[in-house]
Amino acid sequence: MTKALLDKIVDLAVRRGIFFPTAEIYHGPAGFYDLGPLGSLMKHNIIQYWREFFILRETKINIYEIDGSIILPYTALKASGHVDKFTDPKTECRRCGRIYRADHLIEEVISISVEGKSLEEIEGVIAEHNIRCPSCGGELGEIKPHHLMFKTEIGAAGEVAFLRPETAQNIFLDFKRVYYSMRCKLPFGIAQVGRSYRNEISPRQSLFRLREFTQMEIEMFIAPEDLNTHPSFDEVRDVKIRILTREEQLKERPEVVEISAKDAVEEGVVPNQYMAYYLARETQFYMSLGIPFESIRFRHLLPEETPHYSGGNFDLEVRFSFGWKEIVGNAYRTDYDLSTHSRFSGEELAVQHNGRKVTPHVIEPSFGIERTLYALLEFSYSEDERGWPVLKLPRRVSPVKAAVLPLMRKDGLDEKAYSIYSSLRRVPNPCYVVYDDTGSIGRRYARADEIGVNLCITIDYQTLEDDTVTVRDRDTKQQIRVKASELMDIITKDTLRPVIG
RNA sequence: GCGGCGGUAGUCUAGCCUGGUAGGACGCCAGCCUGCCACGCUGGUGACCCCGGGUUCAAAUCCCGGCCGCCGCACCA
Repeated sequence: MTKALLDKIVDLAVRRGIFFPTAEIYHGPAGFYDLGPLGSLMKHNIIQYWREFFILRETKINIYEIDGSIILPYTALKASGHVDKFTDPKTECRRCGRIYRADHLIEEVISISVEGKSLEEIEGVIAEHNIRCPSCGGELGEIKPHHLMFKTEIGAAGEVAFLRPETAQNIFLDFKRVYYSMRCKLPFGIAQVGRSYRNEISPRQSLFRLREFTQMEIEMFIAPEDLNTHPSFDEVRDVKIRILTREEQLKERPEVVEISAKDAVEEGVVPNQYMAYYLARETQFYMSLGIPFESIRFRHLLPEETPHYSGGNFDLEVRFSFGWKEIVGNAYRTDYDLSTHSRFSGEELAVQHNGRKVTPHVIEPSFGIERTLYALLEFSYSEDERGWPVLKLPRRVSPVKAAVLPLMRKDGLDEKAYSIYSSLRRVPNPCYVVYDDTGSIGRRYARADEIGVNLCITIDYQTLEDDTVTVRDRDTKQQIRVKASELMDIITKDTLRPVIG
């Protein structure tokens, strides 16, 4: 049996500087990863491509990007519901020390839901029904909160604050400022790329369950009566999306429904055009990054998986080697966030629309960057006929666009190659090009393939005569001979080349 | 957090049972060689054997605790 794909990718990632555990030399805690030089380049490329795809390309609706504070005060997260919602009641057996989720235990034993009840009330239920440790029968201790948010303190007074559990909250908190400063009109969007924090009980699967991660989010603000009139919907109406409906999930063998964006709205499979628009755009986005259509699906979360105010959540799941996993969450948050923040803060967060006050409804696509990055690695990992790894990354997001290689390190080939390399770096808006003259040419091609270098530019004896070079394509291994002066243009065109298939 | 398994140079690994402080391969670096897909030669680099404690004259090896990883359970906006 060959090594699992995840192991191969983690091995490659650590060895070649894509990602590795944080504070590794001190055996750091689980759930934290640093991106290395190549991972960092990939992340930047993914973010920039996402901006172009979801923000800049959107000309009929303005989307404004902000960059908010990671530390948020207690009051803001109390209002948003996170202080209560992001806390699990836990209890420890006084005899054997096992720890249980108190709410789950109660539901399991006496089939009563204690959702929304306070810790004292939950304790009362346990005492009243004499619920004991299911493992040893011992008495259960007092109910304590387990915070899924990282708690911290501000200043000398020690004001309680938290690291934000989602980037979305800054957007709601800044809503009024953005609205007035940018003279917004509904519909419009506010986007943010940044770190979020969740103190997971047990992080797993490398980049998948992190305690610190990066989100790319958009909150689209829409008048409720306009939810079915997205101005660009015609552009995606025929785009096919794959949906795992609630009904299908309850079946023995669930089947994905393949449906056009337009039909999905008309048949009520998704709640509105705005949601359908994003499901379609996300399908296009990930397909353009090399994820096959059949390996993408949107799972309509079951009612018990979503908050009470949700108008429908659709997770974009990708078929990984270890199963279907969420990499994007799409939530119809109704007007819940703006309404509750308005109520708690006393600020008016309704806006003028068609001559009256409206509290906008919100459609939120929320992308996980680390998960996206891992997905790209998994879907681009391949091995050639000799068993050597080749990362067939989408040209657009691969970390290194070209490597300049002298065929031999003698006879002036190296000087010539170095000067070509320099000229490619010293241009306006340069891309990432590297130089390598160590080892045989074959070894250097292999090293480049392993990290997904799009093109290898080789300087040989003919270059010294007529200033032409060979350009080798990573995926086909085909070489063409071109003029050195055309290289920049060739690299740029190659970088923007769409994924085939 | 619970249970099972594991942790030896950057990577893979021998040694562990049957204590005597580590050997290989690949990589990496330097030089030679090399006229297009991990060539070859020479030299070199690199491991307080995951951490802490215990047993012992002596611990990579045996025992205990911890950390991290994998699998299962539980958890997972």
